Amino acid sequence: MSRNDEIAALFRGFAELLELTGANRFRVIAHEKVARAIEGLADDVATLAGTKGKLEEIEGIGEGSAARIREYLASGSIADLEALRAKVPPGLPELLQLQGLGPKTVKLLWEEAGVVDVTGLKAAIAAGKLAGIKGLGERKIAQISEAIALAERHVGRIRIDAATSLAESLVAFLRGLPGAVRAEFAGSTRRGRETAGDIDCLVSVAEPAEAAPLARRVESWPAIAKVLAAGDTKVSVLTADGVQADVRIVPDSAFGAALLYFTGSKEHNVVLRERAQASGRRLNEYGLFPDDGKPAPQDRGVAPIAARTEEEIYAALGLPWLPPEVREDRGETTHPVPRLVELADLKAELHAHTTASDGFLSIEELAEAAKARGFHTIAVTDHSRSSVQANGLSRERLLEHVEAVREAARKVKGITILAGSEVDILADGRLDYDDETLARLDLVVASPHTALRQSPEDATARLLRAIAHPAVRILGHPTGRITLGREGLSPDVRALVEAARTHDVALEINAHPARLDLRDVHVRAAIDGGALISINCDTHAREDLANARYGVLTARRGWATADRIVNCWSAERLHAWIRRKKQP
DNA sequence: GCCGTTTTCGGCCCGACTGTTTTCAGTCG
Repeated sequence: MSRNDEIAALFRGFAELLELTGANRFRVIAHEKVARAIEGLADDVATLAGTKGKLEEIEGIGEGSAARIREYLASGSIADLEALRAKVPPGLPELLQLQGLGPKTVKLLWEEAGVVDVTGLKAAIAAGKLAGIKGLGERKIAQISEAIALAERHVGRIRIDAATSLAESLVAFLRGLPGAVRAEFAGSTRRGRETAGDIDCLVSVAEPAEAAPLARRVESWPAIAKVLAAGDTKVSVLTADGVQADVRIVPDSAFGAALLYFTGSKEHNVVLRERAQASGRRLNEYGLFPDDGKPAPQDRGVAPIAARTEEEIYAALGLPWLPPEVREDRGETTHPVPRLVELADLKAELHAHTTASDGFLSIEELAEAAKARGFHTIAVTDHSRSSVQANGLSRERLLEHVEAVREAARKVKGITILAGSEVDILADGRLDYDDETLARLDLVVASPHTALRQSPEDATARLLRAIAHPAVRILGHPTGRITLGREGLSPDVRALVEAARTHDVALEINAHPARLDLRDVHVRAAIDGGALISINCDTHAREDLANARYGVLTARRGWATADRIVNCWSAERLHAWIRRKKQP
């Protein structure tokens, strides 16, 4: 775990313990906010902590939290947190993960029935120990039993590709229902986050009275394993794959307000509502209303100022329409957002494998696949010799392969085929081929594949050495992380960005949904730091090129513009950049 | 606990659904 994630987890745990001990809820929220703020940092929190006042500059981190972060970095623990842990049984926080169980109920179970973990909860239910506790009726107890069973089936977060395909199939189903006017998916999947905890969809009806009948039809979605909640305007379900999906039914006249609301992020929504409030208005999922001090204006016939589209709501708040990918409360309402890169801007794939190493396409098939996507350039970059598991090429095989690529380049018209290699960066930062061999290639993508558990210091030194190598043009999947799998390296990203800018090296966003490496906050650091980006599909098979959409989403989350992404450049500009000798 | 071109004290977003309730608390997003 990176140090940032470690400290974020610490504050999240702190918040849970505060909830369970009945602390002021705003204190709880404040701790959660600190956790999110640290997760959103590209910089190492320890580096910031070293400079006086830097931590306190971060929105949501005040004097108290900054002091605690420094205390943790210096001593490895936080006294206040340890004191709290001593008061609460260690198994209690896991009870909060159960659907429908919040701090109040968990506290009740603990104090009235001596329940301190999930095992104890199961036993207490089986022994009938919960019956008779005030506030716990028969149905609530049944609901808790159900939640325990569900937790065993629930898969947790899923990757963006799985989330997207599930969301798209739900939307297609909703659009086909009688009475449905419009349907879209929202939530973190619309924002392009690398993983999703659930699927959020909305569907509109012409008249409010049609919502309830449509809600009943939503329950007939074939993918449903269990209906978790079924109201007139909201249906929550668990799919057979263990993924939760929430469907909201809204009047079509409020579709924009609902889409804005359910796209989030929660933090972005809070900023928008505060903005509305500051000008005497109120924003909810039904629209932007004049604030008359009373709740639920939509139920009292108050006409909205804006509701039909996201654009008109943003405009009424004095903002341009903001792309969903930047709605994270990372400055999007206070700094101008440039025109972000789009999928159609991509004109080249610079990281691809053939049957020579571990790909499934011949050189010519690969070139045709890239051409079919309208690309002007494809780089053949098979694995280097150390990647034995991926059938990496020996020096001799590489030189033969280069000849085969040049032969194919003569045959296939309408696209430039470059002879390159994805060269392993060894643990100490040396490259996997000698300089003379590297000099024979058109393009070198240097990537780490092994020793992915080394220290941040070693990882930084290793990657800096690779960036500085005169043959290297692109740093491939810089951290080697696997989404929902392996943590990968935690280098000093700011230092990498600075070196990449100096040596004119592009940092890759590997578009494969299992990688998405660089990740969004790193892209933002690269863009802010003046480095170039390369979006590549790491193509092994024809369908891999379709993953470009996820790379583009990640780039957009990092505020990347097409001008800074080498794959978006014209053939002339890209080829000149690739040929240009780096300064030693 | 954090924050301030109304404030260094007194606020801190808003609504839906469920269950245990005679009017609301807890949970969730």
